[in-house]
Formats: sequence, structure tokens, C-alpha cells
Amino acid sequence: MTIINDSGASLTATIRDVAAAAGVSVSTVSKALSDGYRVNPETRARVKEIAKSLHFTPNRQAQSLHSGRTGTVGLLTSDLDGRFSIPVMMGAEDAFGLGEVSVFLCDARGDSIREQHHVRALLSRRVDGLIIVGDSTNPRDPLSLALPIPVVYAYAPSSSPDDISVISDNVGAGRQAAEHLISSQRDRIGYIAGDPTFRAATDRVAGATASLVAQELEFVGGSALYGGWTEEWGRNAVRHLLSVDSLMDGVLCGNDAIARGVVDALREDGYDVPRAISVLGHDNWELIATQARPPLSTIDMNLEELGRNAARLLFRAIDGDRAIGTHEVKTRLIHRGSTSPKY
Amino acid sequence: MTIINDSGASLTATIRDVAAAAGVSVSTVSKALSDGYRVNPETRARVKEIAKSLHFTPNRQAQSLHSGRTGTVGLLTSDLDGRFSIPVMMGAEDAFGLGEVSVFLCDARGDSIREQHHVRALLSRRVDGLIIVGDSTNPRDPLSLALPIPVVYAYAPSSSPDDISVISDNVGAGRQAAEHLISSQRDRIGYIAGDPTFRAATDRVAGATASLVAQELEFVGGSALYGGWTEEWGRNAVRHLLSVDSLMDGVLCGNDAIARGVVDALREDGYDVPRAISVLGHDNWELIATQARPPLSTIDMNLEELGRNAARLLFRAIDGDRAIGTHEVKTRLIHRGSTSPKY
DNA sequence: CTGAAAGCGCTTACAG
DNA sequence: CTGAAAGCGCTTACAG
Repeated sequence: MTIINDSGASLTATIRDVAAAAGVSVSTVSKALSDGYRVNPETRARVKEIAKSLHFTPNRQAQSLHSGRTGTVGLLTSDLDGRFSIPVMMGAEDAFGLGEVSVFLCDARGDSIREQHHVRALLSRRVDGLIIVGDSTNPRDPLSLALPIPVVYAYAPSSSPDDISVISDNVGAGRQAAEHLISSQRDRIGYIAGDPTFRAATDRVAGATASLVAQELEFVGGSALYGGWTEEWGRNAVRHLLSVDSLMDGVLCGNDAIARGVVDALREDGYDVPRAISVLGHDNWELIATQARPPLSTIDMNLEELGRNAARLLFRAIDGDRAIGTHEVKTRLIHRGSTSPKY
Repeated sequence: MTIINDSGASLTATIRDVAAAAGVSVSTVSKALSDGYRVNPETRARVKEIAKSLHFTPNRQAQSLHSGRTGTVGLLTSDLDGRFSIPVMMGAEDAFGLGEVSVFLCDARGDSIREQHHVRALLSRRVDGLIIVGDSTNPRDPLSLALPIPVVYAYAPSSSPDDISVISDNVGAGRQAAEHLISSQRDRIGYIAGDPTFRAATDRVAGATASLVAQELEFVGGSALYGGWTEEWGRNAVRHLLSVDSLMDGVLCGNDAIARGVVDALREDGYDVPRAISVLGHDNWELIATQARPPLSTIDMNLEELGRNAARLLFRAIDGDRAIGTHEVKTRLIHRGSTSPKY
């Protein structure tokens, strides 16, 4: 948008305005502003001076016509209101923003038609690459269009091994969780898992199971209890587990909502958390975890780091180095009040 | 990024490739693809056919050199992880996405240096306009740079009356909350407010106070109790209020976290929510509100609508119609289990 | 060291 | 109806 003022000059100056004001040619202005070109130091100084006084900002759209790169990237999410995609996006935005690239945000709202539509729009803007961030850890179908630019799948991996994906190490997270309880001398551990249709739920259970087995332990009741991701499920399930083993001393939970339900039920039933029974969640949802009584120990997925990695992998791919395969980011134990040594 | 295949043809076709393949001039292709130009129907059909087979997508960057508009807009947020900015952004993205405009996302992280940096980057990309999404309802200083493009402030209004701002009607929200309790035959109402340095806290109290006064009522203890936005504050404050008036029959809370603390404390102390004491929150944070026992009635700020309005106002401004001033969006009562008629 | 020219991918009067 | 030309804002060999 160009606004013309009284004197007829454009409010957003072009390189020609600068050239005219400096009394040199357009090409000289271009070189003077670019560094790395041989230009008389005085000329350069004067041009820069004038460019600044005119608030000249080179038009990146025009520049990109030459470089072939636009310095833009598309971030395509399937659920903007998702608790998982936001931190991933923050990380990516952060990694890109430091360089010179700007990110286009598109929300497909879980609709593949909408997704295609957005991809086309992004292509017409000649983005240099694409990050597809998913809303669950379940693998997803790769984009159906053949794209002339690199794509990185974040959080939800592509189901194709030839694509570039970055995910959380949920199996490792499960292991990390179990090891934390085991190292706190807990040996009667129950597992209250989330919705079994979610890969995150089963992966976490798998990791935890492996750790128990390594210690020749097994879960209270023989195996993990699957349900939903809610507090209510946590409350109900923990009471059931206690009816199976009244001496249970540790509970692993599929996420923090479940864990919160568990600590609420235990407190109401007169159990001492964390001394008698330690409780560990997943996801580190601050809103829930910090306000619980006691505040929840939990496993953080390092989602911002995941987003940063996705950005880095995309950079590499844009530079021709496609690191195909699924890259995992390590999780991190957050120690709060719901876990402690037994004695 | 252009990938060259075996035959030497560019993978991302240009208008010249189409022209060559169709045996017509570049200008004819341009017109054929644009509709609204007089072109032989057969030529047009053939050109479209070929364009499609070549996967031709016009380069919007190049197009914008002529139109003066890029069809892009900047969304500058001060806290991407904020619970408030996300829905606002969703609304804006939604309103823009339906048209032909793409949105650049920038997260300033509450840092005004970073903000300036992002604004400059956006300017160099020649965005047609800017939406500044705040992280609280407190008015903020307008952008210091003089911009050649329109700006809309969302959620946090600009402190300048000459700017365009869209906010939630928090005074109205407070009124709506109080009227809901009053119409449920509650007449001994306490108010547990949030952090008094937040405009949202004081606005909501102001609205509720006005409604009570209109009924010749006053809050338990004479006035609202300010504290923090936490569950713990809610638990402590409600017990204090009960010590002041053991017959209190309604509690208005500054947000849902406070309300959740309140219902927890009441349940633990043996009060019947909602019959004996009704409790109402603000913000409609699903994660907290739906999981509370009972689920929380609350006031929703319609943030997506706020975002959509911001987008519409920006559209208008880009078209030359700057609706300056502060536009309010109405809030909405969400009725769940924590409020009910008294008898 | 500086500038005229060609060109990036497209559009739009203007001739024919 | 079609195409050659000029131009949008910039960059980059190429002469001078």
C-alpha cells in the first residue's frame, strides 16, 4: 500500500527515490546498501544516510525475484488451540526469527481439504519450506501433493520413512517416569494410562513397562489400565488400583490431568502424597500441575526444543541436506511435590 | 527454490513456460488466466489446461509488484503461549484465511525491542496491515514507529484514542456474572477478584458492583477481595468470606482458577455447590472448568469473535475506512453445574 | 568507482 | 482477439 502525500512523494520510499535524492544511479544505491561491493566509502556513507532519512526498507518481495528464495516458511498446524502445537510453533518461530526468515501461519483445523488449500496458497507465495505440526503423536499421512520444497513433520511424524519428522521420545519418557519412581524405592507401582487410541498413551506405557521388567517388577494388577485423559478417570482408576493392592506406593499417570485426579482422590481418601504414594504425570501443563495439591512432578516433552529442531532440519533441507527419518527429542523430568523417596 | 529435472525444465513453472507450451505470448497467458479479459474462449481453455498440467501457480510476490498489495498481514503477539492470544489469533487467521490473505506470525515475547524488530521485518515484506495482540486487557502504548499501513490492536487496546482497538467487554462481563447470580435468587454474594494490577480484574468487579448496587445489595464484607489468579487464593478467600457471613449463597470469581479453588474448598468443607452456594468463574478455560466438581459455570470472552472482528476492522482500514476507537465484543454466559436457582 | 542494461515473474495499457 | 512494450522494485554481470 502506497500513500501519496502532499508533495506527491511515496510514503514508502523505493530505491529510485534514494538514488534521486543521493544523485547517483539505482545500481549504485543497491551496491552501497549491500556491503561486499566496491563502492566509494563516501558515496556509501551518503547513500546509507539518505536511505535512513527516507525510511527506505528494501522490498523483500522484489529482492526474492532474484535470489530465488523468499526467506519465508509455512507453519501448517492442524489445531491452533491445541496444547501441544503452540509450544512447538513457539520454538520454530524462535529459531526462524533469529535468522531472517518470516513464518506464515495456517490453521487447517484438522481438515485435509483445508490443508491442501493452505499448501497451495503457501506455494503461490513461494515459501522456501514447510513445517507441518500435528495435534497428536500418531503418525499421519504425508502431504499428497508433490512439492518443490522441503517439508518437515513435527510432533506427529509422517508415516513415510522418506520424510523428515521430529517427535517426542515418548517411549523414553515412559522409561524416565518409571525409573524416577523405582529410584525412589517404589516397588508397588500402578499405571493409569490415557486413551489407548493415542500412540502417546501406548508408547509411554511401553517405556515404563520395559523399566519395570528390567527390575523384575510388574504393574499393580498386572498391566497398565487404559481409560481417558481426564481427571475423573484418574480418580476412579486410582481407587480401583488401591482395591487391588492396598499397599501400592507409586502411580504413573498418562498425563497431568489424570495425575491431578489421582492426587485429589488420594488426598480426599486420606493418603499421604508423596510419602505413602508418589504420583507422576506427563506433559507438564503448568496450569494443572502447579495448582495441584501437592504440585505435580511430571515429564516435560521439551516441545519448544522440538520446534527449534524442526526449524533447523528445515533449514538444512532448504540448503540441500535432507536428514530423512524420524528424529526424537528427549524428555525432561520436572520434580515437584508429588514424588519423593519412600523413607 | 527451483529444482531442475532431467529435461532441464524448472519444476516450478513460470508464466513463460506456459506461454511456450501453449504457443502464445506471455501476455495472452496472463489474460487467459485472469478472467475478465477478452480472450478467445478456445485459447483460454487451452491455456488453462496447459497451466494446470504444468502445475503452474502464479508467483504472488511478482504479482504484488503491480497491485501494490501483497495480500499478507502481520500478526504480532506478545506471548504466544498465552491463553488469551491463541483464540484471538485463531479468529483472525480464520477471517483472513477465508479471503485470499496469508498471515505472518511474530512473537515478540513481551520485549519491545523484539517487537520493533519484527515490525521492521514485516514492513520489508510489505504487509498490507498489522494486528497487535496483547497479553492482558491493560491498555498498551501504541507502536512508536510511524507506519505506512493500518494497525489494529486486539485484546489489549492502544492507549491512544486515534488507534483502532478491539477488546472484550469486561465491565459487561462482570455485570452479566452478577445478574446471573441475582436472577438465581442469590442475595448474599461474595466477590473473589484476581490481581488488582490487571484491568480485567477491576473491570469485572466494577460491572458486578454496578449490578448489585442497582438491586441495593452489596458484597459480603462490603467489597470485592482482591488477590491473585490462583486456585489457592480462591480456597483461602472463600473460607474467609464464610467466616464473615456463614449464610453466603453466591460467589463471583475473577477467573476460573479462582472458582475452581472455591468449589474445591466448599466441597471439602461440606457445602453443597450449587444449591447452597453458587459459584461463577470467568474465562471459560475448558481444561479447568469442565474438570471441576461440579463443572464451572463461567463467562466466555468470545475471543475468537474478537479476533475475527480485528481482522474485519483491519480489512476496512486497508480499504481506507479507519474505524478508530475501541470496539467491544460482548461476553457469553456458559451454564454448567456450579450455579443453579436457590430453591 | 559508477552507471546503463538486462532480467527476475508478472500485469496492463497500447497497437495492430 | 493477440502480442510487443513498458514497468513494478530490485540485483548483478558488464562496460566504461
